[in-house]
Amino acid sequence: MEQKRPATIHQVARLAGVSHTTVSRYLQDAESLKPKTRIKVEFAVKTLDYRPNLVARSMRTRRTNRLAIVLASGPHFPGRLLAAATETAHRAGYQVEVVSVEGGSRARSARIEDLARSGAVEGILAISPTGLKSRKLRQVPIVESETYDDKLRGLGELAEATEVVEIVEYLASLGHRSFFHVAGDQDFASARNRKAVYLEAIERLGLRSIGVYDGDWTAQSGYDAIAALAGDCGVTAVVAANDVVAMGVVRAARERGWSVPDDLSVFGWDDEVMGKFATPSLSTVAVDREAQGRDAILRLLAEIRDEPAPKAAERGINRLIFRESTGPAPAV
Amino acid sequence: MEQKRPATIHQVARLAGVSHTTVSRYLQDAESLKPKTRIKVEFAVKTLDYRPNLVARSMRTRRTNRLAIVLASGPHFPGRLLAAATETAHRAGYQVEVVSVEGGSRARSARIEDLARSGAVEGILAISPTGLKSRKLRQVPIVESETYDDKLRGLGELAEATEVVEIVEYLASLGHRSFFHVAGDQDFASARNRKAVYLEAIERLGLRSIGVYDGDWTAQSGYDAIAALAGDCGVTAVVAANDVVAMGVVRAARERGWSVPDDLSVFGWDDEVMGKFATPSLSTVAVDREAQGRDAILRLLAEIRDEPAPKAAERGINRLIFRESTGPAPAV
DNA sequence: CTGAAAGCGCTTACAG
DNA sequence: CTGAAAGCGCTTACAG
Repeated sequence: MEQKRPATIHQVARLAGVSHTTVSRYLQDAESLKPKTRIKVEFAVKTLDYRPNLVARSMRTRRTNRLAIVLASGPHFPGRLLAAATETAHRAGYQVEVVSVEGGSRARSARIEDLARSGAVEGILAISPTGLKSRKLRQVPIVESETYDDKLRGLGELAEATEVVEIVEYLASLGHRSFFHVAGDQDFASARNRKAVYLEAIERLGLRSIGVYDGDWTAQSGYDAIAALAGDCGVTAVVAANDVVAMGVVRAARERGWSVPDDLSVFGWDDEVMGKFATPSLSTVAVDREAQGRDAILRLLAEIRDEPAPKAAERGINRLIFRESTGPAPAV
Repeated sequence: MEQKRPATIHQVARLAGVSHTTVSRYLQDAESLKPKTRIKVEFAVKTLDYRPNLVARSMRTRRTNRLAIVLASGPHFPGRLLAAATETAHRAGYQVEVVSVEGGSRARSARIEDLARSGAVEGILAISPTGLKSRKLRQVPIVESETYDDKLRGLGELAEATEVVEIVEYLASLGHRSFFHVAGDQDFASARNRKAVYLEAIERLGLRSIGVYDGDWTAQSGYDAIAALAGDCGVTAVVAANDVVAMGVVRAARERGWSVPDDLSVFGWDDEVMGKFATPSLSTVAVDREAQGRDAILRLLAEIRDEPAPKAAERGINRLIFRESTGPAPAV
């Protein structure tokens, strides 16, 4: 491939018959030039199709206009969140480097340390669990979406607590008394929180949980959880970690001859589009992943600018959707 | 947030009592130093927790070790492909910048032109359609995954042609004679190709297509396509653009009282996990998105290194999976 | 094996 | 309003 070297600011300056300082000034604020000069520079820039070398600019300004989003590599690529995060960043004038790291939380935090010192990014958002300790003395701000939950917990307010309680209460109001929970990967604060709140709600409402299956966010784990259940366990309602898991739960139930929702009610999480069109359509929690991605980036930007943390999106971005997979408890 | 300035190579040099040239040398090839010197530098690097400033290094070497992946912003974030692409890039020592661009293909190509000249990346992969013209005189190599199909077409070999033909033939072998296609967004070469091959196959095999619905890859478009069908159209087999669309197709069919697959067979594309666990489970094409992402990056790397294009993954990474959503045509 | 010097392409005080 | 100079933090010939 034939590769042309991009024009430099000096070449533009020469063609325009001015100093490169003036060209740089033109780039920053064209209005500050005398009209005649501006036109000459304008012409030279157009002619040479000049675009400033961003690496050189970064070097000089110590600003890269670049953020990194670090996540675990693997099949769980959080597309919607990432899309919103990158878009929010772009809108604020930042490019986003998506860094997927193989290995566990250790590998991720090591990578983050490197990134922080590389001078290549102005801030880092970690959306998979990391084991980072101190947030002091960092070269650049680091926001961890997963510790968000933990922080809220520290404040005595569990993230997503409301929704889990609402789910259990809703199912109880339909007459259900015997519950089962298929949990997500317990490395994730969100999975741990949902499980904890599920157990608390069951206890507080005087209901019965016949157990918790520690799954991994996959449909197969939902399927396996139900397949492993004793035939006479008496469960009538399942709270699944997410819609994909719920899909596995529903499938396994049907294969055991349990009708959903007549024999078993199933609640999902995420409002996946396929769950909406499935039969039965899945009751679920509509999670505003876009808002999550946006909020995370906004928090990061605030730290970068040394501004107070923006208030997170109003409570209630997560809303319950009741569909065909849940119904009245079967008559005993 | 307290921010510490990272140590520079000069500070390391001073602490070690050597020139910064020597420190740089240590970074490139520690073995080239005299053991005594090496130890001194090693100590200083550790003490100051020094990591070279990547921006400065890039500036000097004119290498950024960075690729950009440009795609349309929106809900269709191709997670699996991106995950594999970024991983392949990382393995080759490249960071990946994911650039989602709002607007159409015009906006995307403008963004790509900018990126190419910015000096910030060594290569660009476009995975959404762009309107780029000449590939000559580019500053950096650009690979467009969507023109891949077009190129193949140019070679007289249509991408994914085999699979579409196989689907139609399979359905015909089950006795189906009246077909319907819900196409994907026609901006995508893959959607255009599938549609074209569908029509060709129908024609060649002497079958009947009662029409093509130009959808947009969404479940809703699949739903609408079926809902709009005349009750006596006689269709017994639907080829859907992908599994999400197929899910909408199945749902709408059921709501019209058409049993799937007894009255209507539905074929999807993508082997989405939820489609596997749905009832009926979806017949589909298992697409190796990981291989696609990997191959695209490998092609880009080859161009960067001025090597011959690697041969794409063997044919047959796309394989048909027959599940419950397809069955024998209903008796007339 | 090591150091002094030049330079990558910009921006930003500082003069004029 | 414009230009000459310094410098961002590195790497790489070139000497020694």
